Amino acid sequence: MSLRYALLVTLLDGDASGYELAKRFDIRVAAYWHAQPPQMYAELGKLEDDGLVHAETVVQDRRPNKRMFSITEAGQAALHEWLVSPPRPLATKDDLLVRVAAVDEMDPLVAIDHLRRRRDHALSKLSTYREIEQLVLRGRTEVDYLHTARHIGSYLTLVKGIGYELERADWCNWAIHAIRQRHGWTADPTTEPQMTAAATDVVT
Amino acid sequence: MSLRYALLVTLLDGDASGYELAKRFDIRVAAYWHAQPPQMYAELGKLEDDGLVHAETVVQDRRPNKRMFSITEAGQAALHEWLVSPPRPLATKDDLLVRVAAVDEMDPLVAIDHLRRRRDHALSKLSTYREIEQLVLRGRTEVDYLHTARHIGSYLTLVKGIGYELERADWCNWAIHAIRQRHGWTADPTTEPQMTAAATDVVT
DNA sequence: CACCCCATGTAAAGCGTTACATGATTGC
DNA sequence: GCAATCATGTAACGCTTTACATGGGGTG
Repeated sequence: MSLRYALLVTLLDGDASGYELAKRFDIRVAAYWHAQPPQMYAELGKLEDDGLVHAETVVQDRRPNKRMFSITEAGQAALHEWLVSPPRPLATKDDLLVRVAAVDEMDPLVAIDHLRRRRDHALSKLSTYREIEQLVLRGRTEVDYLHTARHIGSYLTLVKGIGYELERADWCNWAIHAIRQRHGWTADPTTEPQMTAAATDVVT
Repeated sequence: MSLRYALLVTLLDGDASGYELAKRFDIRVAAYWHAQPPQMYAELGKLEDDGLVHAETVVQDRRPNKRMFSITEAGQAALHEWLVSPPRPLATKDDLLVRVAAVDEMDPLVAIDHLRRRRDHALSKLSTYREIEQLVLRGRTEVDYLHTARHIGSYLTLVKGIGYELERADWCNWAIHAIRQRHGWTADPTTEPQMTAAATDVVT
């Protein structure tokens, strides 16, 4: 039920086609929501049926035609109503953590390999988010930005993404280190816990 | 598809009924997986059909009868095979963050209220996890524990839960503060960002 | 020539939640 | 008396993923 509102919120950043919305989801929205294209197209169809978005077909020359979606007044009203409703408690599902819970049944090297990959993935997302942050701030300090920017919503979620991936990367490094210790292995500089930047960074 | 493995892993901690498994999920497993009882009972039925768990009906006197499940050898084999398979990239879905992304459309007081509740929820989970941590460590240092404990899997995931909730609480406080700044509001000691403990705490 | 980008969808299958049903026992 | 705990499930519904279908244009 929340996908529809995630789509409406994403449309606040500007009209878009289904394809463009899918791309926004991959980048800015990824930190808090995700959906496959077929689900988005289906939901956009329902939103149109319900009058919450308006669709305009744009005929293109060297590209397939597309349908540009925009949020309607009814859509804004529905969104406002939903915004004040209580968010449901978040329930995480992490495939890797299930495996880590059974680490005592595994070859430690396999466990470490899983953790390294996850850490590297987190670090790459982290650097993407940090690049976006620089683009958004354009040299302003945070305090300055919070006062002068037109919108702050996407910045708040961006910072959440940074904190989230940072915590993830740090935990992976810690877990790798813990597994090594358990097995009495000497430290390996390539996987040694390296504090990327403490969480204080997130709060500052 | 991962619920079955989450159940198998949870059974490694000892045989249990569906009801007991549901309780374990609420406490120790909550940091990385969740499922409603009907889904668990259904999945346990399938696991039994596939021979991965064995069910023994226990007739009780003053309580309804129950079915105690235990992991079979085939179950262990299936689990081991799955443990080495690559974990799928984690995809978060956070209802609250969708709302925060639209914070510019909201009454700031409503946004702050949402964030406070989420923070308090995170803090309460945090203190539960910390209590469990104390029980598990029983006065030992972490290094000592990692060498002497029978299993470390559930400890590793517990620490993840602590880091996760800590990061969440900190971000909520930061976001509340950011919204106040945006509106030029003076600090209110009841919601002022309070560093519960930096992420270095998680790594130490 | 192969591959990725653009662009939208259908159909089927799988995963997950909610409502409902049942009923004794224990603690406040 | 009321609520919570113990204990297991069915049925209906909704959400989400995956496989498939289509086809031109740009890049190495």
